[in-house]
Amino acid sequence: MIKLTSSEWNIMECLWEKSPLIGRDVVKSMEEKMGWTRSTTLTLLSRLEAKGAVSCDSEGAKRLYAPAISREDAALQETEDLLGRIYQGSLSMMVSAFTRKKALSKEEIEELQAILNEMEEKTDD
Amino acid sequence: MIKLTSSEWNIMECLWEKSPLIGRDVVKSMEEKMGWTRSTTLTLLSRLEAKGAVSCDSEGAKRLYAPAISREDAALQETEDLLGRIYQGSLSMMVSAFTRKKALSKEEIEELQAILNEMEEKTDD
DNA sequence: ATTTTGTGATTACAGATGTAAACACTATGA
DNA sequence: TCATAGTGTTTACATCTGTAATCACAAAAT
Repeated sequence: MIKLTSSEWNIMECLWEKSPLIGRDVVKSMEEKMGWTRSTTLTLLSRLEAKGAVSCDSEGAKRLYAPAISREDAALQETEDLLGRIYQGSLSMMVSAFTRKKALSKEEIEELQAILNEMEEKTDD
Repeated sequence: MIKLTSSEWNIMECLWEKSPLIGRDVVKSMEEKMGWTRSTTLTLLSRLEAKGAVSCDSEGAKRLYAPAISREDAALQETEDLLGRIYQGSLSMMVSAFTRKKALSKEEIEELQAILNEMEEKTDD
């Protein structure tokens, strides 16, 4: 199970947005968004490759970087991790804790209701 | 803003469950639940004290450890952190991503609906 | 062919984290 | 009062993270 650090997430976001990319492009993007130097970005790219989160085709001398895991999966994993660690794995417990402290906008409430309704339909009981 | 590591969470859980506790009790608990040695637990306790997450009354020579932050707050912080990092801060986006991959039990769906209904009532629009 | 430049690899280094041994001090039992 | 057990402090150390300088090599320009 691949675990991304918060710095690594930034790189991945970049690749998920568009790929494959050559190092330069990632560097440029990170320079703008994060203020990172070339070295920093390339180091992160290597680490990500080492842990299997990005794949790397060698196009001649250049290298083409692309995500090797989907954003969905990475996101789900982090989410489950948090839920398990803090909320006994229960999504509703999390939502409840969250809303007890933070108000949701009307839009958010509606969206959530829509999601639940859809779920209910699918549940063939 | 105090940030707990995952090891530290274990210690905090112990103290949130019951406090104040003397070192020995935390040690015992961690020994059982995590298989940690005395040293490990005491080190974590010190670090937590240093970062202000636990308070420590000296009762004579002994020390009484107690949480200095609420579980609610710690949980909320981690949650917001995750939401911000991965879901643009949107709770509904998270729920949607989660349910797209994991089915919720009927109970969970109902609980969530209850939470939302309650929210709607409170929202005096 | 030689210098420059673009690109990736190697090395670096401080701080955080997980884990624990070794040490010191204080009660307590002999 | 002396050895012992209980409790907390200091030191240790490998790995992970964030961040980057430096090195090496290939490509392009002169």
